[in-house]
Amino acid sequence: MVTIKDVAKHAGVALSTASYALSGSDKVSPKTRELVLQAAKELNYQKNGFAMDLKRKSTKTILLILSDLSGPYYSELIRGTQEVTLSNGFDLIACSSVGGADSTAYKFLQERRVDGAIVLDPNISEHLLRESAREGCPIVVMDRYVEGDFIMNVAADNVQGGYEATRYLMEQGHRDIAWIGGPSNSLGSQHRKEGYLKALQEEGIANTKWMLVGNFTEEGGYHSTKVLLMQEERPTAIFYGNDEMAIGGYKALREFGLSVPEDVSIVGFDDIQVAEYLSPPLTTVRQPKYEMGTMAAHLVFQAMGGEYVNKSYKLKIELIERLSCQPPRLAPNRGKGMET
Amino acid sequence: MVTIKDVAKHAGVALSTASYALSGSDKVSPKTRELVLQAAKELNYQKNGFAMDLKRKSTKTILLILSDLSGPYYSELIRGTQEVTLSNGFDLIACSSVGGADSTAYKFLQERRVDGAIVLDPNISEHLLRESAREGCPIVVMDRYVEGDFIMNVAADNVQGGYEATRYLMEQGHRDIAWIGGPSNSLGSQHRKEGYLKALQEEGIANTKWMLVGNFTEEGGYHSTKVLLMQEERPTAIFYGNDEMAIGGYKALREFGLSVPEDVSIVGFDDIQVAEYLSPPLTTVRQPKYEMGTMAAHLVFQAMGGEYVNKSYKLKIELIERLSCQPPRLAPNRGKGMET
DNA sequence: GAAATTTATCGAAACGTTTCGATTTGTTTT
DNA sequence: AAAACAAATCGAAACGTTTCGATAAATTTC
Repeated sequence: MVTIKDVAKHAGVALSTASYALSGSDKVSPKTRELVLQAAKELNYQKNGFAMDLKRKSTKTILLILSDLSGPYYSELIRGTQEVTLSNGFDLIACSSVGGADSTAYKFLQERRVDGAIVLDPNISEHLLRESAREGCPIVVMDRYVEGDFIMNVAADNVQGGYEATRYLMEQGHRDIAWIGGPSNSLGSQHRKEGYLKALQEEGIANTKWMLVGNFTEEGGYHSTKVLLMQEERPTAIFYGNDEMAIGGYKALREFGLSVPEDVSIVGFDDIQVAEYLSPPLTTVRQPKYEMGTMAAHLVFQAMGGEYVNKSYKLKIELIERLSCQPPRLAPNRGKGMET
Repeated sequence: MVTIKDVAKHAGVALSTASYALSGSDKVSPKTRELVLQAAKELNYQKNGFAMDLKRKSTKTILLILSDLSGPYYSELIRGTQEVTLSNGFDLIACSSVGGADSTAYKFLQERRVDGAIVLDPNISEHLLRESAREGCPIVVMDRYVEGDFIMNVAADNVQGGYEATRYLMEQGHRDIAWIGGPSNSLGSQHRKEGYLKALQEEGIANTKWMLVGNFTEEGGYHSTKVLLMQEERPTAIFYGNDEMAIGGYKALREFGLSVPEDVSIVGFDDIQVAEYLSPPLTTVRQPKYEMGTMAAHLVFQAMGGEYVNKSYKLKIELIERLSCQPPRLAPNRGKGMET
């Protein structure tokens, strides 16, 4: 392995001079710089980043931790963080928590390999977050709430989202609105449900019949919907904790011979890419993902720069009207139990 | 910042002993180990990963470079690489090339910050790849072909894919089959086109009228399709270089009052998530993305271990039949120019 | 043309680890 | 109880950089 020492020797200068030359300092004369660069090229010298970081005590990279590197959900968010990160002259790397909750994240957070982090991943323990956040490595946590020094929170206003979606259905005349939520470790899902309940309450509706949990996956939505439809009475609308579950819902409804939105109106949450292409196109609640991403990144840099920032930010959410809802039939659509 | 030195002092042992204790060596007695661990906890000691890597000369992480961290395309692929990487006890991080072709990728490859890399990104220059690949950092390049020491290639058999898709259309009776390809820097797209041409040639069809390029985006597909439809004669089928362009194609066709598959049959490429939900569901060519991911990762580890591996691998591809194709009408469907 | 000043180069220390070989301590063998 | 051995601890050197302060060389000033 060729080091800067070799380069220096080959160029016939001192190690320190070689270092100056390679990092483009103006302390070195043009002609020796040339000499060194030439030597570096000839030896195919590659700088060792660690040694550099070790001296410099900063890495100029920030880490994005996602629960699943691959989900369709994250696209916009990543784009947002990326743009801000780059424009600050930093690099962005991403990792996920698959395979042992804290593993990779642990390595990068705890071993001080990054200068900041953005975490959208319920699997990362609060303990790790609190231990790792410090001056020189602020952390922004998304879609959950973690208190601690150098820890900030960014989330969509899920309560509002849940509330608006439910109100929207109620304004169309629905009163029997089911909720199929996400896993219980998702604060986002809990908040959406809160909004949902709040809207119902305002109208004096006390629904306890139609509240189920799924797991944010298509299968989960499918099964929960089936369970729902097997009951004696059926809702005229279903509000899903996310779009993927709504997709599963579509499937289940079709199997029961019910059509959307004639028999049942549907609202999802997230506005993933597919939502627009379903038939009927899915009415859903769009989170400002891009904005959340840029916001998170900005916060990291502000905190890094020692600026005072609030601990917690909530971003507004928007209802996307498509074709999966319509007013309910006048006579409530009562099921008669299992039909298949 | 508290270092191992502080821990050692606090525990009343030598620095080296502290190091042994912290890394769980059995050279140290249980009771001093306890002592050291205790001290570390009290001081909230966090190990410095760089210093460690610098000594150890390995990072135990491999890098995945994607052109766009966010595309829906990558999900399965990432999952594949991730599984293999983790099961080898390594960590996987991802970065993209957005914002200055080589920046982040450059930093990690060139500065020896990883022990291996998997690259699916046409923006990364061959030069960088060849310079960075070395013993101790093998690189697998996907969907293109790069020659060099410690560089291996994995790709789907795009020629085969293009060929089969085209044959499929021909077997249904189509003879006027258009091609709307991806950007010219995509080797994959080129190969698909090759397969397409080969299939046509076998039947003695010499199409030059209906070959356009898009840019792998929905808009690109939309515009190219419009251009296609404005021509005097119209194809009875269109083969798109990827699914996203096919989606744009659906839109354009609808605007022209043409329906899929009655008026025009459509085949896409990639089988992204949406494909299944379009109406009609899109017939497309599925790349074995998961397999490509695991393959790539395995290759990295084999090369790392000094095993001999082939330089290049091609994986078979599969046609997914859905409802966007049917035999053409008997009288070829001749357009009369622009109709709207 | 010598003194003062600037510019270019150098040597050495530091960054925080790991790890080798040497030393000390504790245990067993005779 | 001394000799032989094993186990535990220690000191110091490395890893490849950056950077400070010191020296040497080149330039300016009087």
